[in-house]
Amino acid sequence: MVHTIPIVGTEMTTDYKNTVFLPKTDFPMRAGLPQREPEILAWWQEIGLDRRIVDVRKGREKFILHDGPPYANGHLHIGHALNKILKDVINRSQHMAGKQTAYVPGWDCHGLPIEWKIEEDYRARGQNKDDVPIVEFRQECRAFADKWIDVQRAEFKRLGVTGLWDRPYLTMTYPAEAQIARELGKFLMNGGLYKGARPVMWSVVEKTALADAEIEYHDHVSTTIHARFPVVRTAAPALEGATVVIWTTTPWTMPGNRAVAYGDEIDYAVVEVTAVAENSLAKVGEKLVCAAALLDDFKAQAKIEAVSELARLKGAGLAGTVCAHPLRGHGYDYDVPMLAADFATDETGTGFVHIAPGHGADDFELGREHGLEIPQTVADDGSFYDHVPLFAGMNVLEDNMKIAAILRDHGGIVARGKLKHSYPHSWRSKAPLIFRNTAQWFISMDTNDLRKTALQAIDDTRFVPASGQTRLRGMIEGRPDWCISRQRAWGVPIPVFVSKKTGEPLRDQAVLDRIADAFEEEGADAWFASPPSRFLGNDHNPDDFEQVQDICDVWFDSGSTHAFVLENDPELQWPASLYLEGSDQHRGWFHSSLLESCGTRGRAPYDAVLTHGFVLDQDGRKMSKSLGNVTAPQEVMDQYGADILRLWVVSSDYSEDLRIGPDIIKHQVDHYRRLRNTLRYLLGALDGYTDAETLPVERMPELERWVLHRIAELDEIVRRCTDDFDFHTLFTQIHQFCAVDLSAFYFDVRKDSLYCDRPDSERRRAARTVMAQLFDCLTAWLAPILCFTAEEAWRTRNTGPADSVHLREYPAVPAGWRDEALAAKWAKIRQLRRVVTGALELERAEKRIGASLQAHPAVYAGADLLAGMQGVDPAEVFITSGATLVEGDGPADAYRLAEVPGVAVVSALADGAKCERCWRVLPEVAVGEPVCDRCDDAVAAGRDAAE
RNA sequence: GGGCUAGUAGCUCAGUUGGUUAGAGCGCGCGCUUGAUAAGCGUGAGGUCGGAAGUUCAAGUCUUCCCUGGCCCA
Repeated sequence: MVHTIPIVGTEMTTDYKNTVFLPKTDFPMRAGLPQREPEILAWWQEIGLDRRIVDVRKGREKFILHDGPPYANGHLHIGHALNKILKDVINRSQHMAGKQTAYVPGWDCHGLPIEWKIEEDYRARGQNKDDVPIVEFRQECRAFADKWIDVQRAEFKRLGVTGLWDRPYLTMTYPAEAQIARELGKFLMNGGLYKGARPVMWSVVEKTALADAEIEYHDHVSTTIHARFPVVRTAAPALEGATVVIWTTTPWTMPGNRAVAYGDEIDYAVVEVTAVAENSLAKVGEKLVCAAALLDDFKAQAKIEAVSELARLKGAGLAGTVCAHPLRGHGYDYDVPMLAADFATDETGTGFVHIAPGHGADDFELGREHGLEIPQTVADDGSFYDHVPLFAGMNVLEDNMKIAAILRDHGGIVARGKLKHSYPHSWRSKAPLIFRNTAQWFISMDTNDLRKTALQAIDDTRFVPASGQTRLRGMIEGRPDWCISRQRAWGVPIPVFVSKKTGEPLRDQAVLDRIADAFEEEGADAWFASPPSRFLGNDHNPDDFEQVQDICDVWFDSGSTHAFVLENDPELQWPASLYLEGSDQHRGWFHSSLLESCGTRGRAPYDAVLTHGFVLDQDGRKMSKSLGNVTAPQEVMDQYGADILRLWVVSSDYSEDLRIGPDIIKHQVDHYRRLRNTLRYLLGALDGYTDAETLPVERMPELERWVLHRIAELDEIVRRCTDDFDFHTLFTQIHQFCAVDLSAFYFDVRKDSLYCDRPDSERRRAARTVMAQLFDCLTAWLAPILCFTAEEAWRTRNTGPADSVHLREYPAVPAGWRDEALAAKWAKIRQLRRVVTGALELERAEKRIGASLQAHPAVYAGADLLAGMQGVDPAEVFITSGATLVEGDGPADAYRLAEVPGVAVVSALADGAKCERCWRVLPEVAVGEPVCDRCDDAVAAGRDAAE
């Protein structure tokens, strides 16, 4: 370094600036992330960083985060960004902690949304889907998914997510389809898979069963009826000759009625009608039964003007009662038993629930418990079968008024009305849905003890946060058998043949193997493109079997990813270390993966499950286009950069819902600036630093040893937070360390030494040694979060051809750096310092000083506090030109802080003149002696070095 | 309507088994510095802890109800 030699003149002030070692770095203050990040990505691509990250830890303990596959349609939204960034921070931090990571991203490719999109395209062209060969249709779906996978991959990479992007997994690759078929085969062979009849949500427009995800709720106006069920036999004398009244919003389910449910604890009233309005369907003199709490409501609806109560009894008293169907004598002559059910309440209707086992989940379960018949009354287009008396051919959605009228004409109802309520509709056609009894394929929760196995597996899994455990457990405990069949085209076919004679599925491993082999080579299209004989082989006659045409629920696809991704891949491992998704996946992927794996392998496919919340706007509301409160990740990236988005992820508490919006992003920018400037200051301070300058810890001043102690503390926090996936604490601690300990204290105090001491002074060498450590630690600690900025900073000092911060580990911190006694001592020093800065602020307000270097405070304190200052230069710590420590209480008008008792400060101006080089005010500086002794020496040393 | 979950300063979050004037960082106001300068330092003002009632000597912390959100389910 060449310094100009100062000319010591008499009339002109000399410029000493060139002799001062100011921070010097190419690392710019302004990040320009939107431009810089793509450049860094390109360099990573160039050196094959994603691959190197895996290879550099070969042989180490593995940490395998198995990616939950996003659905391959549409651009990424902020929820995707949160999910993938969180995964990336976890992968990178585990990697930094020394584990071998290998992240294989995946996509979910089959399913209805893509199928719909292709159908829409057909319609736009005036084509009909049914006229297109299924294999051709499936090819178009495949191409559509492929297109979006490419789009999403590019968007994910832009977020800085490292992974094996050139070998992702897709649920539609041939090996995946083959393995999904094999997994289904396992359930077929072990008896878990069965063909059953069950009420499912059915769309009469699309003529298919719908999955939960395909259903949305809208308001719908239903015809309601109060129907009569005359008591035929009963053990309760009060019910003799009475009529039980039920209320329903689906009159069309009356032909399917087989029971009436009551609540054991509900109070029911038996009343005799004494007066009715003119147009009432109720009859004076008839005895009706209704929940006591709902009697007034019922009377109003049935236009009953007066009743006399004959009796009152608990629901339990109804046990054993048998009623007649409202249409007895017209083809509905069976008995209708009364059954206790906990879903009957006295909040709406009459406290009785009419049970149609083919038209409701509760109804089905209750019917099964009591061995009720499950009648088939409704065809797939929503019309009554011909065998249904009185109603044959009518439409269950359109003809409810007519159905109610027929019931009325036969004396079956007491009242008729209308109700607007929330009702299930098809996501796609928006048509109202019905519960309909259909033949579907199920995986039993109880055959092979699947439920029990799954519950045990939940107990054996680590949940972050812990509440996920109870949530998943509750769902598994209560769920019915898993309906896996769909009457659609884009998916993996259920690879089953059913015997025409027995109705039983064919269980032959050889057949299943042939199917899987064909899928492996040609994809699942082979199911539709090949003759059945290809799979049945020589042992079975194709004429004896029906080939199942249903495809498999996409949740089974994604529930099988562990099988075709993790198993048999030497770089990965089964089970996965972690599954990580949004909390909605308790019902989705965590759930389906658990059942699939427990049913085929007896345990969960994961050791741990992490859930994150949903992203809301900055007021805590759901984002929606209509509200105009959507934050798009692409926009944040274009305007601020991916590191800002990543900062947002770690500065939020992901275990709850997260908020984002313009104001919140602005705060992340502020946080970013602080971190970036901390790195920049270190880089500037370390200009020209080499290992030769390193000073051993034993020769360092206490201040430096205190910083090393803080590094050791942070190291422990960083490692613990990595283990706990607690990045919010990690980030908060690092940020506060940078802002409070470094910027506001250590850097500020050490500026004088760094800028003005001679380069070979031990104090300056100690500072630079510690700063080099700080730089190494901070870049490593921040690398999982600010993956671009940490790299940029690291590469400013480490310029090897493939020298990436992301190939490093968290630096090992010597145990000897920890020094609790020193930390306690410096905590007191900083308390003392607070009183001094407070006192100086008063001086500033009075315009007696500007810079703190103009001051020389006297600090009065007790002996114990002053002992803490032993070996420490108080002026250095206070950044004043001098300081005097006095044992004692201090004068009454001294400055004091209530929070720091026992300390008093009296401010005074420093004696002497301002050193033109270091700006301290010292007695030795005078006319003709413009610099202090220390600076004189430093300048001389610099002059010697230059010569 | 049911299950789970949340509501602490403008923002992001801490608040231990209920126990002294409820904390931090950022932001904001004011001031200093102009040798980290579209930076840095200091300092100050912000909260009836969603609301109401209750238990208790004592409640942000326990109970009940209500309000406002979120996820899942109906």
